[in-house]
Amino acid sequence: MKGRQTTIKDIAKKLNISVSTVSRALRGLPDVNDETRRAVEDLAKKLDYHPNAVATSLVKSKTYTVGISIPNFVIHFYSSAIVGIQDVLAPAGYNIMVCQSNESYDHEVKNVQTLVNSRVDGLIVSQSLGTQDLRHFQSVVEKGIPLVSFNRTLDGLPASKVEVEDYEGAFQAVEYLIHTGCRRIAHIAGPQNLRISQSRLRGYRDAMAKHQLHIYEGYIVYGDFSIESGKASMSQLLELSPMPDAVFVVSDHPAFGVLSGLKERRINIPEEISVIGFTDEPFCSLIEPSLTTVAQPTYEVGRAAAELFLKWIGDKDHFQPEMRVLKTELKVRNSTRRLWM
Amino acid sequence: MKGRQTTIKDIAKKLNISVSTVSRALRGLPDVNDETRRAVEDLAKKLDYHPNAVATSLVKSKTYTVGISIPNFVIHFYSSAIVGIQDVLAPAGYNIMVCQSNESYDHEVKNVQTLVNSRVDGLIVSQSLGTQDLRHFQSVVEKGIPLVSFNRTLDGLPASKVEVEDYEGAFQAVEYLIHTGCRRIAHIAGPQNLRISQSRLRGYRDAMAKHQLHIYEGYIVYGDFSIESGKASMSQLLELSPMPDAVFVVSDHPAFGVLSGLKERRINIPEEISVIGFTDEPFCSLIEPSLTTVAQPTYEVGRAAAELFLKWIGDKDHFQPEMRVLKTELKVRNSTRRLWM
DNA sequence: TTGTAGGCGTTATCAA
DNA sequence: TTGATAACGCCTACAA
Repeated sequence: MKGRQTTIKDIAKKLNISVSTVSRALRGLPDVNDETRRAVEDLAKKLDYHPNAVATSLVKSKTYTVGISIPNFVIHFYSSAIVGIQDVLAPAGYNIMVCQSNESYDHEVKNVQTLVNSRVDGLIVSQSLGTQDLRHFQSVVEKGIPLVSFNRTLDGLPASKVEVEDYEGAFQAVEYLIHTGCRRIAHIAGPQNLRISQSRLRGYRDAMAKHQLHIYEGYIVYGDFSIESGKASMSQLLELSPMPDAVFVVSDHPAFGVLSGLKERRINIPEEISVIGFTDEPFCSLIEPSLTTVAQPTYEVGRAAAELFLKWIGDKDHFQPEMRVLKTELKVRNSTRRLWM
Repeated sequence: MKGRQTTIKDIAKKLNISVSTVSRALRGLPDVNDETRRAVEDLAKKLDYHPNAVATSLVKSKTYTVGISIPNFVIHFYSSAIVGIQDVLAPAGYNIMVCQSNESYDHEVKNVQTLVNSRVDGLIVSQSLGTQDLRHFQSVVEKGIPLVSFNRTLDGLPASKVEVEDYEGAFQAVEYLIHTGCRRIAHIAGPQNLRISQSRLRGYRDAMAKHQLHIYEGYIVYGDFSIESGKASMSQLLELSPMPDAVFVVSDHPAFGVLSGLKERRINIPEEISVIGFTDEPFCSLIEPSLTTVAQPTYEVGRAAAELFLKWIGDKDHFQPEMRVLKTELKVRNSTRRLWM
């Protein structure tokens, strides 16, 4: 039994009634004779009829699917966010179409384009590292398609946004380092085209300033979100004199690179250098030493993004893009010293 | 500019030509006057026209999307497989629609149903733990929809399958334990409705038999793929006397549970007990002690699954379901003793 | 309560 | 080289 699936036409023909009657019966509309309805339902079940969503989408101009574009599936932050998204969207009847940009601008543009061509009802995205030009997102908005960005948020676009308290989290982390006695605190920063990187850098700066700590030349190093980058940045920092006694890293993966760089050189953590990351990837509590980090509620970020989409789609004509900011939490582990009691 | 996107009708009207001409021009078909074509293309660009994939799908009965149902996004094995799938499918023009079953049979059935209703061109799946009844997959096949399963493979169905050398990998792992001097080797097995669990158990049994090692009563414990389950199984094993001197665990997550259970009781790894897992999740090399494991080529598994789909769809009438078996590799780390030299 | 007709945005088959 | 016209599977007036 290959090929065509059964349609309302098939049912109509066999029952010698019109397709509209079948359609009505199947959708539980009133004004259908009970007998007819039963007959239709029975036959539908027997023929394993299921409405063709493609056809319905076409007439309703609504696909009940939302497109997702993220940099990377295998990073826990993103996969966890997707779970959050799906947990909110599925009960509302939406499917998700997922694309990975692999941190490439070109891929991202292509992804967004195919998703739009598929007439998704909305887009939930976290931009790639390579993205500077936001016109492809701009055009999504202009087409009237609800657009929600999370984590790496679309600056200056009328899109809804889900962020976490990057500034506050960073501030708190650095202040914690100071409270534990660190003074020469360095920062391995992220790409500055992303607001998250900027905010975390500002948090670092302000915390240092608040405690009248000077930021030595070269104590701020710029990298990306990879392990290797973290390792390289740490090497750079280790050439400085005096050596920093703490590093606040923009994200967990580079922080992991920092740890492994330090371990290779047999520098004691946290006695000689404290390290703090950002996000709380699962590996943070598994590695040795376990990594102190600013935890983000990744699953909740996904949920919030999906909720903002639903809110938007629920009132397409009046909805104003909205921003949701979730809390972070400092998780103290063994890569930092304990507080003085 | 909200609402409707531009259609070929809009273009046709503005240019005072018929939609069929526009359609032909846009698709680069021959038999179109150069001037007309240029005019159409220019206007299309100007109006930011992009074909409505929903409409095309309807007339072509082809959506160029394949549905994916997996137990869990956040397990690296699956997200990595998805990346492999997407890397093969995207260049071929296919999108993916992803669903997570969360190890629930009901979810899985629903997922498969919506995917089929969306008229996906094929399905790539890894069944949930709770799935015993395979009728929902059976019906997919009967509808003539290409179905390929990976990892947790659909036994007895005419679906393509991607597996790894579960038996051989397990055999090799256990034999390695024996070579390092272990004799009282236990096995924490997986759910026996899954072939992977069965194969790995057989591998264990046969390796023991080959070396004339007796399998003590109670040395085989059954669990699932969770950390907690691994920990619980280990507790069970530790009550036995004599205590095993090695454990081969069906998967990395429970193996991780085993390690943490052992560490809590201050049992030395690998001196007192060796541990081997299966899959090589990224955390294996990060934890302390690092986990010896049978590595699976997760990304390649995804690629292979996607390739099998393409092969099937490429010759829908004659294709016979096919099975691909990928190699595993024992990664020796610090949770096992070294080989005698 | 049911049927007819038109449309959703394309493609495909004829004629012209 | 172009234009009608009829699909694709379903929904929605409107008419019967």
